[in-house]
Amino acid sequence: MARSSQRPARMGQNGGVPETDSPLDVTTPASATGAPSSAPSTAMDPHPRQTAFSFEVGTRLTNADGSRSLGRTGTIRTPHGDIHTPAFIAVGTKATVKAVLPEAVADLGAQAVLANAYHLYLQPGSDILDAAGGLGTFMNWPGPTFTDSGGFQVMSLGSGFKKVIDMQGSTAEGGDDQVAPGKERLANVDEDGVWFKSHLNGDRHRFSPEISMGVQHRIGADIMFAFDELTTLHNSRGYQVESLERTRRWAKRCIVEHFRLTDERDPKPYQALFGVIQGAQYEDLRRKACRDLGEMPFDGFGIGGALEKENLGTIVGWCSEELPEDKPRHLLGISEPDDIFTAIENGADTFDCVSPTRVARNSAFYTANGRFNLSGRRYRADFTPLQEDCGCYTCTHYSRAYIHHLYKAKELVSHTLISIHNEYFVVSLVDRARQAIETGTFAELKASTLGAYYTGAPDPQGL
RNA sequence: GGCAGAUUUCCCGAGUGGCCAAAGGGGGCUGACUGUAAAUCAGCUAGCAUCGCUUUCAUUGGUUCGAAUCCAAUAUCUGCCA
Repeated sequence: MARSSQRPARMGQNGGVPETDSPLDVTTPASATGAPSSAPSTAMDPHPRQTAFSFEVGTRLTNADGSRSLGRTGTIRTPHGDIHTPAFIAVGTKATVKAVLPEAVADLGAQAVLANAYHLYLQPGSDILDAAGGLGTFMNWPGPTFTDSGGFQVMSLGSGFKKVIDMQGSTAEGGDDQVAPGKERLANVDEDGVWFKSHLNGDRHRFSPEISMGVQHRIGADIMFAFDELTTLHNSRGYQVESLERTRRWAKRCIVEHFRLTDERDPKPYQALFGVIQGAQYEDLRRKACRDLGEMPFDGFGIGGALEKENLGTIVGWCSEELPEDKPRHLLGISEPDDIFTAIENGADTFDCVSPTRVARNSAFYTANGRFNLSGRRYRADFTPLQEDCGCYTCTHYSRAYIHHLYKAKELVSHTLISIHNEYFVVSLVDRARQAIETGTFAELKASTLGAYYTGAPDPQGL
């Protein structure tokens, strides 16, 4: 594959890990400290723009009053192709976008796929992905790939397990210890890393920055995320500070290990590494995290953590102001239409989210007029497509009545058809946003899209 | 024809005098889902309504302060014996 002809990865413009006052600082290895500046665009690179990672800002979004906003278009170049941003990245946690063939994922317009290091480490094992030639080859996805680090699972299997935290009963001062009675937390954090108890068979597994990087290197995605700790909104500020500092130390360890692993391999893989910004709802913490990680030689950044919908734009804006302008910003886990517009105008370049496929498996489909559940009896004899004028494979071939029938009959193809439509809906929405930035019509697109989507009215087609 | 056993709210199925409008499944209806422990989860599922009231456990008639639960007759079904 293309991989074998690539040169070693070298990230960022700063050439090394900054010194800090932390007692837990790790020493940057000589190979990393002495790393050349960002390989992709230098004259030293024999394969510029083809085999390496880079990011170019395109058109900048301007506000209604003519001032420049934080939003922009851009191009992320990876060894497996370009990603035109803003872009929605399809989530394929276990090396599959659930219920959708990779070919269909490509057909519906997705530019890249994001898998999960923790899940693939448990099953089938990252060594299998490595032996297969990497994630893309393994799953027959020729385009760019991402892997998440397993950081999200620190929260979802630990303190944030499902809905175990009773919002009413929470004092919000309990640190990371608030798990509902009778529920077992499957992840426990310490300074060095996290103990996970496998949800598959109860095995204990250790994850740390170094282990996550090792796993992600073997999986071989084009873009990896640093191993972070994701807190919840219920954690106290004191815990948020403590966690954020830990995530900063982990970020540095990820970079060191990433450089080490890259040097170790022959041929050298070319994988990019994104740092992940935490800090919950606190402006000072978010800005500090951006400054801290922004100085490290990451190729880009993820904006993660617990985000209240109302603060999403504000938080993304803080991050975009602080983070290096010339590096891509990925907003983790967002896909609702209003959130997408808000995030784009506040500087987010890429997104990923499980929502389009997860809700599809529970019969919910997106339309220009909102999201509705196809399981409703009103769709029983509705022979229109999920959405009139939709260009997706599902809508050009099948009716609501048919897919409703499949869902009620528990036929798995309903998951496939709705997932294709929902992924297309979000991917194409972000695509249109990108085009609108280029043509100066972003505000109009936002107003017309959200005006129709959030009417609060019942599905007009279905009645 | 004789003997024995059954009949519960859409379905299956608990319940054998008051705590029963009646467990638990299934089905149905509605809703939720934002870096996937998710083909998951939650609520509702006799009627009307604010506590509460009204109809309901094959049918009819009894016993009792009180019956899905006890008695009798009838109907239907299932075994076994002729």
